[in-house]
Amino acid sequence: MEPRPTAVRAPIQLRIADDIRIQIERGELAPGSSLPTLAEICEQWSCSMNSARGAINILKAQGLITAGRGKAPTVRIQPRRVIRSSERHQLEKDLALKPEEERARLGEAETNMNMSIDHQRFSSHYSQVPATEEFATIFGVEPGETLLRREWEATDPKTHVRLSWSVSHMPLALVSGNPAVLDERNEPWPGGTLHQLLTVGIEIMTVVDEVTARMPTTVEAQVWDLPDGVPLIFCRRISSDAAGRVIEVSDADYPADRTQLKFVTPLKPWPEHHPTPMGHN
Amino acid sequence: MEPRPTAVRAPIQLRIADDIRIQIERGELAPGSSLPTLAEICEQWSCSMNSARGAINILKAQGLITAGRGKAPTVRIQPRRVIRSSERHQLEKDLALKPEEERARLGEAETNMNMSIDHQRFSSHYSQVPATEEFATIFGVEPGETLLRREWEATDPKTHVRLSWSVSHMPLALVSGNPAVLDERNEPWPGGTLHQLLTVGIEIMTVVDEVTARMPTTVEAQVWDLPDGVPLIFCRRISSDAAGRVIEVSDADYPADRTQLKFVTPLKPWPEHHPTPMGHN
DNA sequence: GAGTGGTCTAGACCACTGT
DNA sequence: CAGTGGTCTAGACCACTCC
Repeated sequence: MEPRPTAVRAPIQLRIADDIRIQIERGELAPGSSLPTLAEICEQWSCSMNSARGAINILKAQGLITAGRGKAPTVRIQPRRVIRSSERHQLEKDLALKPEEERARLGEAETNMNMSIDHQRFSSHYSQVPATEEFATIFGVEPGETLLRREWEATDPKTHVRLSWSVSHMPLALVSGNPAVLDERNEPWPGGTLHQLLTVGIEIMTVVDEVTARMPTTVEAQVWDLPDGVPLIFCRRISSDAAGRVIEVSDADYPADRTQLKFVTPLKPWPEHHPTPMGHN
Repeated sequence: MEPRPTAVRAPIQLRIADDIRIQIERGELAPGSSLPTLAEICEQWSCSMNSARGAINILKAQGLITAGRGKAPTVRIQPRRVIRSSERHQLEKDLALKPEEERARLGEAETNMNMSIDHQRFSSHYSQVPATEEFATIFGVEPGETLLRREWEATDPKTHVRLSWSVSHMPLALVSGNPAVLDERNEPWPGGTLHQLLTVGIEIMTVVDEVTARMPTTVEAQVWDLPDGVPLIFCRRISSDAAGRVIEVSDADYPADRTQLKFVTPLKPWPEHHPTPMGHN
């Protein structure tokens, strides 16, 4: 209805959001600094308050800014990403052979490598559940067969914010030979699993990690204290023995803004006298 | 000090969004089926149009529904996730020793395993760029040293939608012994890298994948044709030789709703006579 | 053409942040 | 206290889908 710059046909929200995003990417708006207030945006782009809000919402959904009541939105400061390496799988296996006191010491310390034990509250919950279709297929058992379900969570004692979370399933029949496995008071951290399997004569030989990501639900965003626009990384770890039999399936969530998953793949060397196409080497 | 705002005082948008989300999770709203129209939401929850819109926007941001003009929003149908396995690293290394015609056949076929070559247009772009601080640190060279930058993209010929994308960096000095490496017309797909390295006497022995996720920007959402609420998975692959020298750094993006990354970790066996804590086995 | 969601405006009240 | 963003309402126009 009013003077149209006739520049483009893109919605005004998108134009504003893109303009600001470019300023952020160029460093003209440094992380931590404040964005223009809604009133200023209204004036600069000559639009209504709600359109300015729309632009802010787009940037929030892209994870670029944080906004709260009473103060101007700020360019998000990206937290350091904690590295979780697949080398941990081998470390945990090695640890399983160690005497109990060493397992307790290293195991707990390793559970969350970048935070002191004092600053997290650890809880676990064991239960027995019937196998869903999905798990039955993975384990190669009948649907409905009893699985041992073990859930672990670490939270910040002060803020009650979730720091780590995982749930593990394994066929109960595999571990029923050692009743201690069923008691969550024995080695109540995920790292103790391989030792407990050792007690029933099971050795994990292959670990497969399946990784993907999705947006959190409202409740997930709450318990993890996730800002807008931060995905959850979902990782399913499938452990098998030498015969290829699936022993354990472990599901874990990781907040993408604080997590980097690292996977190390050693390659087999080429045969000693391999072809050297151009005469090199 | 109540970390849960509970439903009592929660904004209407959130209450509506949660109610609908629960219906989706319970299966009362099947994937593909239509949600109530905005007018119906207004009436059922006795709120205004814009509040109903707000609820719809929340569900879109969580990736649960898709909405478009002219028809009611529908529960999102999750596409099948294409599996990209780390076993591919070894396959590519093996392939590098094969004769040229076999490389061409298998290499291209492998580039995108789940789609015929006829249904994707492949393009590559090679250039030489100075090393940023970040890359200089990774490669252990001086900032500003010349890197060979190679970018690959596959798009759908019909829709122009991006199907895959990656960019690779390596110190130019490492490969300058073979000028053919600099020509994008030679083996113009990522899988050919290890063969080209073979021609200059370099053998990759370790691959490290670093994985995280983030929300796409507006343009990224466009080129990938990403619906709202779908994260991008970001994967950096660092390839090193036997001496631990970093040879290549490859960055790739994957749409999280269509991608599952798979990493296989073989474990070293326990020593033959390991302790058997409880006398088993 | 009727119905729908996408965008936009104008204006109101509330919760929270600063001074 | 003033300023700010979060939420909400009422109403308008437009683009698109379906009949």
